[in-house]
Amino acid sequence: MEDKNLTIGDIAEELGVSKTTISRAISGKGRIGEKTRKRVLSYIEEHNYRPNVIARGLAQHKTFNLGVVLPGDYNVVELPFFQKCMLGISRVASARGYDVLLSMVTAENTSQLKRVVTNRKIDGAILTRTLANDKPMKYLLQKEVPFVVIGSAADERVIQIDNDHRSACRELTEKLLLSGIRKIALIGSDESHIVTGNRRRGFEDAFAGNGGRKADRKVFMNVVDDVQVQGIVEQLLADGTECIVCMDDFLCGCVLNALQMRQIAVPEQVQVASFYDSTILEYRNPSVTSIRFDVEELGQKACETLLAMLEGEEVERRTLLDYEVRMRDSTKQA
Amino acid sequence: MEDKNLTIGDIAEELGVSKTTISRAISGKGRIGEKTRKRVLSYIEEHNYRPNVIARGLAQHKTFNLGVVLPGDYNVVELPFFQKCMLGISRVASARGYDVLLSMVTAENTSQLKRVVTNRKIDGAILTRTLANDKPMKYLLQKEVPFVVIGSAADERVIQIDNDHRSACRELTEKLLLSGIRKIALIGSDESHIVTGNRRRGFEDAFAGNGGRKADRKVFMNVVDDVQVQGIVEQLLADGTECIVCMDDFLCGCVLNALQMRQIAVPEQVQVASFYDSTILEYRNPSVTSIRFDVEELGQKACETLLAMLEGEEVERRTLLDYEVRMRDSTKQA
DNA sequence: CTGAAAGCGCTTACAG
DNA sequence: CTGAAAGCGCTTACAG
Repeated sequence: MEDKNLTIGDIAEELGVSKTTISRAISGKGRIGEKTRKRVLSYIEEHNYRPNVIARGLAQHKTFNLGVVLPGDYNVVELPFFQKCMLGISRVASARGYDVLLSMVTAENTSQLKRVVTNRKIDGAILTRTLANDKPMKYLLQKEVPFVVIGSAADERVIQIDNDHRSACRELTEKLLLSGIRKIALIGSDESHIVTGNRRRGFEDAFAGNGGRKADRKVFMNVVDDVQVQGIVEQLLADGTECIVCMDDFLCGCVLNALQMRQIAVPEQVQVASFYDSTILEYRNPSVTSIRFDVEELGQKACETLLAMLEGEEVERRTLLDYEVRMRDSTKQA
Repeated sequence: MEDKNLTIGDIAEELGVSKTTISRAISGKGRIGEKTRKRVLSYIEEHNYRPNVIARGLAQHKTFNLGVVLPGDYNVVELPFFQKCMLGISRVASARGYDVLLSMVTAENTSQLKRVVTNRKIDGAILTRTLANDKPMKYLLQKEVPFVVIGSAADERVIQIDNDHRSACRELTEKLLLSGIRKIALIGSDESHIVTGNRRRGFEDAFAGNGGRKADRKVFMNVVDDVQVQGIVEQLLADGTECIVCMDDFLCGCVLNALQMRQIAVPEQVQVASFYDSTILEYRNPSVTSIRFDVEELGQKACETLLAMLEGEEVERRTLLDYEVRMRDSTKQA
């Protein structure tokens, strides 16, 4: 139907005006008569003309691409997080005329990100996870590529979009303490993830209040596999621990399995809670008390913030999104 | 350190040759003296020059971007599949100088894909899932965008990369029959997914041989949620079914839960197998008999095939990759 | 073997 | 309000 490769030049010729005029009609920049503008626009509409974004990009030194860097080595439990992030990001990106270029990086290999920036194929980037000593982050900082991170970072210069993990974990822990629990344990994962520190701090915060004074707490950090969890659970049971709080849902899954194998009833014999709420635990029986974050919103907000930066606006260094504590069947209600 | 925006023109001037020469030295196309070539190349090396891919693309009518379309509405269980696909794809893409542009589409909304193609931002596309009446597929076909699908499609014109699900399912089913099972059931999911049909056919194939003659089989299709599974399991248990085969791991998870709730021992009282092998079942106890596919290889192969097409090579309409049947603890060995 | 020139499809001072 | 011209950074016939 429509001419496959209509250009600004074709239209100019057809309408007997200059390419400049066509360009202005499209972009809306520069003075142009209302009549000519309408004429151009309706011609464009009718002939289904679409400007060549690549050419425009070349002229404007822009690509209209956003780089999203995804860890290539994440585990199954984290997957839904990245999926939802991506959904949020790609929605606002495409609504604003941008596309998403993917780079998968691992701790050792950040070459995909480097390609994309040295080839100047992106205008900015979004990091969907940050480690304590994050290579992609350093790289982008050094190359002066505008970027935001989803999560938190120590560096003052980086723009961060995160949920308020610390408050969330404090609030959940407080609720548990208020329900009368006096012997509680926290099992945490990799301390090189910034979020781990925040969650831990939130947990500790809860004991600063009155409720916590009398509570006995144990903390296990850098627990990464099923085997370790088995050992810890064993120990905690022997110890008469009333509630096991897990920093993430992978650990929580391990704990639940360990309890199940030992025929320990949840929440009757021991209560369980998680500092995250992935769909992976959704169908668990009993349902587990945890904290819910709107991850898609996180992605959206990150993308909006990046776009604002690209347009030269000032943005907050740190925006904290909300959360929701969900008491479920794995803990006893007060 | 290096000049941020070195161009081909700068180098030409610096070296006292023409831009043409620089271009030829880089691309390797066209006759050029060995000496000048070396001279140019070493200058480039030394000054860390990187050609502007966008500009090159404009001149060559290429983008060096591949569009990968991901369903925006997949469920948790399928996630690892897409993750591994992406890994395979993005590895070969970046090794060959291409980047990956992501489009998330749903059954109703394919606008992200459309943007990317009408904006001419990709040279070709990879579909990571196909439905029976696939919109993105039709669209790409109509727009004459080169593409490959991961999975199968009825249309003769589409290039497909898939595992040999049919053989795999036949082989697994045969093994089960050979172990002496005589009352077997298949629980299947959405028939609008092409792969579902292939798996079912493989299952049926197994009964064509001698082993199957005497076996009693039941098939349940279009089972999509936990509740349905509960009912079916109930019925199958009453019926004395010896083995329940699930078409995918979501269903398998549901079946295992249903059995667990009823305190039915696997494999002692009823055996269970799955036609897929996601990491989601990895930590299940007992481990479940299933079929393993190398999904990352699938992604790689798809990307290689697409790149071959873009270079004008002839490619196979259908390439089937291998599989591996894994007998585990959820079935009794013969 | 090498170069001048036109072209890819847009944008944007500058001039009128 | 409108246009001619130069430019974005490359490639590629064409000529020599």
